Amino acid sequence: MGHHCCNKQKVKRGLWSPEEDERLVKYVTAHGHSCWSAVPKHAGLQRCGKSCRLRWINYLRPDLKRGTFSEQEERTIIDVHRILGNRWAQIAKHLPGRTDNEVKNFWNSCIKKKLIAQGLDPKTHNLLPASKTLLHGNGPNPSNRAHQFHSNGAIANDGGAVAATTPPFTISSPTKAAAYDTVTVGPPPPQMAPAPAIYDVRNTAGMLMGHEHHDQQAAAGAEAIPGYPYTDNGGGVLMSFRDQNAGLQTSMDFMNVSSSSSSMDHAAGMPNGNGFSQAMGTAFMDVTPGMWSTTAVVERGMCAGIEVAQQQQQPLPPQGLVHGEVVARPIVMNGGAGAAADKGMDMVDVSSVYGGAGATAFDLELMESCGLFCGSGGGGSTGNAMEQLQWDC
DNA sequence: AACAGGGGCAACCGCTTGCCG
DNA sequence: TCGGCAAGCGGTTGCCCCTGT
Repeated sequence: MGHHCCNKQKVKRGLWSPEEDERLVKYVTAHGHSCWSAVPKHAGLQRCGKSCRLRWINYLRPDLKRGTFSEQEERTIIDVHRILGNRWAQIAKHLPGRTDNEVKNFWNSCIKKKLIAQGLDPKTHNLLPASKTLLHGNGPNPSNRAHQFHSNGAIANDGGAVAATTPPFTISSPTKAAAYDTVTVGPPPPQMAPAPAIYDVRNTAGMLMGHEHHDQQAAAGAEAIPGYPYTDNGGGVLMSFRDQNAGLQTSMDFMNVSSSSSSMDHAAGMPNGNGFSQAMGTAFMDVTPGMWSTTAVVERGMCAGIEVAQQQQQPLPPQGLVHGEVVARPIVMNGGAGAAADKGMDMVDVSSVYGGAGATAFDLELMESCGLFCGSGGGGSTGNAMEQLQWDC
């Protein structure tokens, strides 16, 4: 069955011959492709317009990069896929010269198998159940909240011990690696939240994160942890994002997966996708006073590469760090400005951590591509929560 | 040398989205 | 608002080539 657009025509199918390629390239180079349906006719090809378009986009475009994927490209694919899921076109935008088809094929033929071989679910990037059992020696356990993938590839379990396992893969982009100092530290202090994971909120537009204090007792009955004012199992953790450039503010309730925003557009500009949505749905803030170390427990749909470690105002004693934490280089702390300060919010200027707009093209593009909270299934039940988030705005 | 099986990749299919009249 | 058309996109198919027997 041919394309509906070319049912009436007798069109050739299958592999393209060099002659056909040449005709198409000549025509498109000379005349462009304002209307693909007209291209085969004018180029003298017995193909349908759709086929011509595909051939041009995937193989004949002059700006295409052919050949095997580099290690960095592979990392980028994994990182972005973790957040966006199977949105190949979006992923391909982060890889100049690569097409969605190429990325998709590479994923299916190579990366997917690697992840599975390493005990990771290629859909969610979580550890597969069998691997969790191996790591923890017991079945599903609520306390086993975080399987942490650190930038060095090590896995830390709840106890905070960084497993001395072979890194399943490198989860951080080179640019990220350059932005962090990795610190290996001892066991977390008692007041630390269980299973702190690390996430990364990067917004090259100059996002401000505000951690609003919610001191409600956990609905689940968990007691408030001393020195742990941001943990709120019941009421959720509200996280505010302010775009310094746009002057807009968005807040998110990590536990309840709701949000409010002064701007619909800005709310829609939040990072989205499976990784973020699922991770945020269970994010667990830990901003220990005086330490300024923010961690998050990320459970299902964990964004292994979404690491955020904030710095502290004072040089951080190693024992004050969350175990295995990746520590960002010093950034400017805004002790709470305007209404945020009035509300007792600790404002953290994240922007400088990442060097502002010049941080990495990847992150900027990623944030753009994450324009809507519209996770595409990705295997997570909380994907729609972010869709709901849009409606909540 | 011949054959089978598997992997990788190019191309196709069909659904969705966006635009325009 | 609706319908038609074209483009975009992700999933799937099928061919080709490589490798092992």
